[in-house]
Amino acid sequence: GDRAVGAPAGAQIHALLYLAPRPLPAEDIAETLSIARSNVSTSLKELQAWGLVRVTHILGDRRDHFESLHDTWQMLTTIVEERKRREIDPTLTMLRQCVLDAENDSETPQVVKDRIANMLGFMERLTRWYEQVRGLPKATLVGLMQMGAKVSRVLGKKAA
Amino acid sequence: GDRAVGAPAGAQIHALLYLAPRPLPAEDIAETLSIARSNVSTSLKELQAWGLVRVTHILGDRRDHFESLHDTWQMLTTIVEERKRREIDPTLTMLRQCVLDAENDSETPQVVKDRIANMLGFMERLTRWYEQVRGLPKATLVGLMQMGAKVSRVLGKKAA
DNA sequence: CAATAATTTCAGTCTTAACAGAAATATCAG
DNA sequence: CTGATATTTCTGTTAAGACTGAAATTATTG
Repeated sequence: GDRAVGAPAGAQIHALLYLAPRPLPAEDIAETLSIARSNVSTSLKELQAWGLVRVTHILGDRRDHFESLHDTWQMLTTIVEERKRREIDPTLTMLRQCVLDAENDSETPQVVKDRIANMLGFMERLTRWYEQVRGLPKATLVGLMQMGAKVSRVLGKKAA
Repeated sequence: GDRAVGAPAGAQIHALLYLAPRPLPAEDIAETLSIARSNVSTSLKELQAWGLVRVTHILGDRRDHFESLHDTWQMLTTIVEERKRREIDPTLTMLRQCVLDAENDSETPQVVKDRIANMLGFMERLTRWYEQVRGLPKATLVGLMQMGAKVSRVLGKKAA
């Protein structure tokens, strides 16, 4: 896509659809928010690419109607997943290439090589953890989160 | 501050300081990255406001020298904390006001009130969880993360 | 207290991305 | 197939914010 979902129009549309009691046609969105019909079209396409909005059809009306996810948990996981895919994964690819390039370059001091490798390792560990956790059913995750909180209460403020 | 840390210059400078074996003076940064000295100054101020970079002094040199955090874990927590403070907290404040406004407005349909309240509740739950977890020592968190992964392996791919 | 070096602030320029409106395309009813 | 309606694509405009260079400020040293 060529438009960020966080862009003014995208965010407004997403909010409107989240609040709307029923799916809305593009025309109504443009009118309600006073933004150009074409702008609505582009932003809706982007929101769909993110998986935050989908098309439905109302019987007797051939226009597309749009509705947002209404499950907040699912919205969160969707957004996190997309950002990982669009931001983290490319960064990992780039860092791996950096490590290779640095190895084949005798000019690069060892400290620098170490620092790049260190950053890569850290992001890979985090990513692996995320990928294991994301597969769990919502109920399990909520349980784990509550557990985390309890552990926090038990351990209190030891160490820093 | 008046400059995003994700801005081209800010990101470049942060990366350079992360890799640098020793603290660098602003002049060297500007020269190395070919960006204006003034731009470096502004970006450094911003990076310091985020807590990602700090000033040190080299003996016999009265210029300021700058160095990045080198602990990746601490960098992550710093960034998360700052983004919470700058993005999440204001959003929560805004949502709470929305809930109040909606209650005092008989025009607002109940569904809309419910949806706003629902979003607010979700973000508040997440924030409370984060605030409890962030206080734990790094070692405990790493332990919990490994546990999360193990639970994941044990429970396997039940349900969705 | 001058003189110099370092840093910051400011005003204008430049870049980028969001946007509006028009034109083009696709979809559907008759 | 034709006309009408819905939707997308395209192009030029606008607005936001990042950047530069110069001027102002602050700090330092002799």
